[in-house]
Amino acid sequence: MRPRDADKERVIKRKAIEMIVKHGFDGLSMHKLAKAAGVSPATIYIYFNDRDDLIIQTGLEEELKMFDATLKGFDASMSFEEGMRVQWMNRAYYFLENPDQMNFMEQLKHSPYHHEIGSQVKSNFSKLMSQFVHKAIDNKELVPLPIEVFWAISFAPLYQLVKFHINKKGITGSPYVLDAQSIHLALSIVLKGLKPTIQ
Amino acid sequence: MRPRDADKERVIKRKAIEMIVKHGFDGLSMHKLAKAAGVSPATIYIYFNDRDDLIIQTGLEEELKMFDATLKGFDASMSFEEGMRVQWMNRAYYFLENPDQMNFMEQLKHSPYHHEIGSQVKSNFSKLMSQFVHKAIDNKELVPLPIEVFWAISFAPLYQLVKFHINKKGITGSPYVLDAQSIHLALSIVLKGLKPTIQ
DNA sequence: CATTAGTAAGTGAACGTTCGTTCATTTAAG
DNA sequence: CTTAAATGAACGAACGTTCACTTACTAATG
Repeated sequence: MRPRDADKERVIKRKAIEMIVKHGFDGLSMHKLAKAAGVSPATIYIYFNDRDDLIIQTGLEEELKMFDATLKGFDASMSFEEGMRVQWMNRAYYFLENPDQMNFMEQLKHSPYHHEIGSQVKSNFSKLMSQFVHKAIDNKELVPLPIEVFWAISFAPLYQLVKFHINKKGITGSPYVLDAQSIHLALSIVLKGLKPTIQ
Repeated sequence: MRPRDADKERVIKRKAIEMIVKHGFDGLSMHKLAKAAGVSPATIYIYFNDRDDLIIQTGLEEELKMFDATLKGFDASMSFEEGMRVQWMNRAYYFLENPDQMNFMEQLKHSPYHHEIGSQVKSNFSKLMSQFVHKAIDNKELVPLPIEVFWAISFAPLYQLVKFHINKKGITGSPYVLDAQSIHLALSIVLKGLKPTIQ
C-alpha cells in the first residue's frame, strides 16, 4: 500500500487560502488550485470529497490552530485582567503573523459557510470562556453581562484594529499600521469599561 | 427614445443581494439573477457593465443608504454621549430592520471587493466623524486616541452583537436574540471606557 | 390630434470558456 | 504481488457575455 503524502494536503490547503484571500471564493477553482499546488485536479479529490468539503476542512483546521494560539498560557483561573491581557496579545500576535489565515477565516465567518463550521473546538473554547467570565463576575472583577455582550466588547475591537492593519487602510481610507501602543491603549479602554466601578 | 425602467434596476440589485446573502458570491450567477429578477440576462448588461460592476454599484448604493440612516438626527456639534447614542440607535435599528443589506455589506467588506468601494460617501462620513471625535477630545468628553482605535471600540461591538442576532447564534452556538436592554448595556460599557476618568 | 420616424430598452438564443468532478490508467510504496 | 495514491484527459453543465432582433416609448411632422 502506498501512503498519503501529508505535505500534499498541507500545500493544497495553503494554496486554497491564498487564492481565496486574493480573489475571494469566486476565485477558487479546482483546476487553478491544482496547478498552484502542483498536483492533478483528481488528486485533490483523494483528500477532499468536493470543493465545499475542501473549504470546510480548511476552515476547521485553521479554527483549531487559531484557538490553540489564543489559549497559549491562558488559564480560566487567571485574574480577569491578566486573562484578558494574555488573550489579547495571543490573538494580536497570531493575526499579525498570519494575515492570510486571519483574512480567510473572516471571509469564511461572513459567508454562508459560516453555518457549517460549528465545531467541537468552538464548543470547548466557549465553555472555557464561559467559566472565565462567570468567575470574573462572581469575583466582582467584571460587570454582570451576557456572554455575547462580553465577547462583543472584549474582542470585536481587537479584530477591527487588526483588519484595519491587514487592509493597510484605516477608517478614513488613509494608510494605517497597527502598533503595540494602540493595542495596549485599546485594551486598557475596554478593561476600564468592563470593570465594575468602585463605590 | 424609450426611458429606462427604474424599478428594473432596483429589482436586479435587490435580488442580487438576496442571492449573495443566501449562497455567497459563488451563488450569484447572471443567468439565475436574470430569472429571479424576471428579466433577460442581456437586460442586466444595459444597467451594468459586467458582474463586478453590478456588485460594486450595489455595494455603493447600500453604503449610501446606510450612512444616511446612520446620520439621521446626528450633528457633529452634539455632546459626545448624545452623539454616540444617536449613532448606536440609528445603526442598530437600520441593521435589525435590514438584515440582508447588513449581511451583504459585511460579506463585501470582507471580500476582495472591499478595496474597490472607497467612495466619496465614505470620505465625507469619516470627515464628519473626525470632527466629532476631535471636538469630544478637546472638550475632555473622550480620552485622546487615534480615530481607528475610537472606531474599533465604539462600533465594532455593536456590529458584532447585530451579527450574532442576524445569524441567530451566539458565541456558544446556542440561539441568540439581541434585545434593547443588551444594546443599552453594551453602549454604557463602551461609554464608560471611552470617557476620561474624573480625577 | 393622429401618424410616423427614430432610438434605446429589452429579449432569447447562442458563443466560447471554464467549471466541478470522474474515469481509465499508471506509478510507487508496503 | 497488492493496493491505494496519483494522473491527464475527458465529461456534461453552467458560466459571463454578446448579438441579431423585436418592442415600446418619445418627439417631430402634418
